[in-house]
Amino acid sequence: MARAPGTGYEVTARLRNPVGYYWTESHGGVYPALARLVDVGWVRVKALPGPGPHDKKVYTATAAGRRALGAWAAQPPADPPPRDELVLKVSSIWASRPARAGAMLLAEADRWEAQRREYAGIVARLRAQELAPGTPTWCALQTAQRGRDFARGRRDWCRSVAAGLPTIDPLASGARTS
Amino acid sequence: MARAPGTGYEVTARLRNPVGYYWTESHGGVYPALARLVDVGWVRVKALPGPGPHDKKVYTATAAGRRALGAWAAQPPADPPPRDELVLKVSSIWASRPARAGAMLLAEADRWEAQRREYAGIVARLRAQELAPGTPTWCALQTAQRGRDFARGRRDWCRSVAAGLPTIDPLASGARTS
DNA sequence: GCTGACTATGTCATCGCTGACATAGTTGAG
DNA sequence: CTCAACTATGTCAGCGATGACATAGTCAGC
Repeated sequence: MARAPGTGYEVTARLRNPVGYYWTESHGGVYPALARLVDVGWVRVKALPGPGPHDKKVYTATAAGRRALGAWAAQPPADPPPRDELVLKVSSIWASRPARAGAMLLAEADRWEAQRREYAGIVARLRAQELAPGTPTWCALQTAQRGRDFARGRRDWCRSVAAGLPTIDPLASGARTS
Repeated sequence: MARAPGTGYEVTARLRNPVGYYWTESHGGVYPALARLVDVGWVRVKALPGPGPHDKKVYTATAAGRRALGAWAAQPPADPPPRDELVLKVSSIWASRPARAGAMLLAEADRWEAQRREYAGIVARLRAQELAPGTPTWCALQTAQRGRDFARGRRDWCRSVAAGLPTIDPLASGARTS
């Protein structure tokens, strides 16, 4: 809302499209969260007659809200539990049939290549705009660049692990090593 | 347990040390999970008298358990909601004072540099072992390499964003651009 | 004229995770 | 001798997230 006012629905959509790659928020969680923000005075709300049984509500960040956002963003993140399922799976693929594991990894590599291309497109589009440092769109460029590099790294890693997988199953052939 | 039998406590410790960088499991969740694994027949349990009011229980993977692990590892991951707090923060640092944001980012860069060094050490140690592809330790090498590359990318990204931050606050100076 | 997609707000049961609490023997350092 | 740290297993309240359910107007395409 600090970037632009919007309804809960519209904010949810924004949270899906560019933000969705590094943060998720379920539909059900948005409306209570919005109510809390109004309670603490970080956003203002204006109700308009809307479709459905409820009013349409446009939320706008207050000055205090923008200050709070800035303070939060400059605070170091609480070191997060990453929980990367793919890495966990790779740490256990010694128990899998190499052919199946390799196929999975190459499919993942393709997924990440597609993701990389999408990010690269966003980066190209934003870079064409001659952005001043420190503007919201410049920030979006930074995150898109990180997304692109992350996807590239992941793609390469998937391919490299797949390429290193044994052609003959070491478990089946009885050559059990540490 | 498929790698080596162990007690719940010992498995939790293993989950902290090399695995903790890409997966977490709280102490409270381990014991119910273990009981479920016994229920479905993927691990066997042997009770021994131990310290404290409960028996010490050594868990061992069954053949069915190893098969299930292999099948799970070769299955593509359910595309995960990544939830990267640092990236989310960077997408909002336009609302922060650049000096504060820059300090935070450089501190994060140092954290990731430390992490990178730790991973690099693990990689070096494992690489010295002449690992056969497809063994459990080879898998550990693959995940450590990914961890190292991820940490390096993150370190560089933090530094690059910090370097690009404006020296004069664009919000305070009134030059509000898209 | 009908159907499906989109806009729009909300509730709620359920589920899994987290962190604290509870208990108790062993071992090593000061 | 004492205290802290480690081994070891378990329970449980609370919290937040998820996904389904509920409702209803508009608009484009067939």
